[in-house]
Amino acid sequence: MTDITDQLEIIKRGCDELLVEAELVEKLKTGRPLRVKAGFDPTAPDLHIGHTVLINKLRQLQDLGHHILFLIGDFTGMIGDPTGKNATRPPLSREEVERNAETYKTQVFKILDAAKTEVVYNSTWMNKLSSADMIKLAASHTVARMLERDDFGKRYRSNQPIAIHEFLYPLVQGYDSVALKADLELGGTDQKFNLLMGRELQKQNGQMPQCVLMMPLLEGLDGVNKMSKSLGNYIGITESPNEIFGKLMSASDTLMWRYIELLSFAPLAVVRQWKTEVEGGRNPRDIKVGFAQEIVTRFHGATAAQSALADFETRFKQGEIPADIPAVELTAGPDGIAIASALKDAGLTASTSEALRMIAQGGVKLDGEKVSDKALKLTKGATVVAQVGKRKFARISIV
RNA sequence: GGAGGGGUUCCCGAGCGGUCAAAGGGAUCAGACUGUAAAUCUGACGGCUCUGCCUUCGAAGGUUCGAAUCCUUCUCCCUCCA
Repeated sequence: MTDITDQLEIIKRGCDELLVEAELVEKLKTGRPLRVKAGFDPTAPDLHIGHTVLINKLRQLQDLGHHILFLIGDFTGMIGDPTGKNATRPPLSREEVERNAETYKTQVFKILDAAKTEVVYNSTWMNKLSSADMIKLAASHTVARMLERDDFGKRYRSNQPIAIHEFLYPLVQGYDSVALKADLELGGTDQKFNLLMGRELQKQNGQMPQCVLMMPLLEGLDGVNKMSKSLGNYIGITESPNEIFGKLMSASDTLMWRYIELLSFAPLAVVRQWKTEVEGGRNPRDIKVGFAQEIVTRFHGATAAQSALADFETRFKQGEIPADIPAVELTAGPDGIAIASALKDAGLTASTSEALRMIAQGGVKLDGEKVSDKALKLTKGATVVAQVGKRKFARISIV
């Protein structure tokens, strides 16, 4: 096993906070594999690379020889982590949980080693608790203590409703740590309260409290807001190689370093080396390309990463048409079809107004030739490669 | 239960009878440039059969030559009081 100082450096890389470092050192000194817990909500199995920050950390711990407990919170899912929005969530059916869990696994095991990961469901032990056990669990903390949690406190002070069952969420999450005898739990910074609850409950149950490692929430491509699907600033891990590659390339030169710190498995020494080189005049683009390759390889394999790069080069560096583009057939009337409608029908623009705008701005090309005539018509039998902007292509045949 | 304030185009946010498809910012998109879908600059940014027409300002009615702007009802949200 790796030396403790080195382990700590890997564990702490990119982390926001580690509680309590001294305790973790003690646990590492024992030399036994630590039981590392991370919980996931079963309702949202569609992951973006922001979620993988945590999973990457699990992988690093796994590589250090620790035991990963991948917890699917099917029981807690019935409560829903209190956000103040959804008071009660309808419980997911067994089938839905299973389906979501499968999706999770296929996505997550692109990073984690499936053979070395233990997948657990908290309903396994929670369903065995009696009402009396539940009351006992609820008795372990006071309302005042619960109100220390930031969002509960805020809601309480501003007279927003808090349903009683919402208090159960942190308690159950904490109890999971007891049931699993966790040595270390990982979570986002927003999970601090819940993570600490595990420590409390473990102490009450005569266990060594778990250490807590909090990972930051990854910024989206805008570099400001948290990465989230609804903000549209995300990179989904099931997206195509070209999309992932391109989106990573669109990260600003500043944001790039943040992504590398949290998403790359390149050793810290190498990353430092890169920074020095860029300061010395090396084009940050080169680093970004290498990094984007690493990520695409992780989710789609090396071959896909190669062709994504090749595609990117031909398309943007040389302004050429990419290898495979969607083919569209459009039906035309006797005098053909107006260019604007054709672009819209081919799905290249959202509306004909937008198509006309694109033409006016010089963003439309047919077979590589810029279109300037808005009244242009495509005649029956014609086949052209239409391009809107730098990224949207279609091979349009008029029939 | 009572008293106020508010719902504007993807988001924030001006407008408060005509010159409003509606300021400004953000997001987005296009172009230029480039080292990249970085940065920067410029422009566009409801729809359509596009020098014109149609539909938008919480919903439905009404006043008016004319309403996002005034009136009525409804609806949702917020603040204060109980």
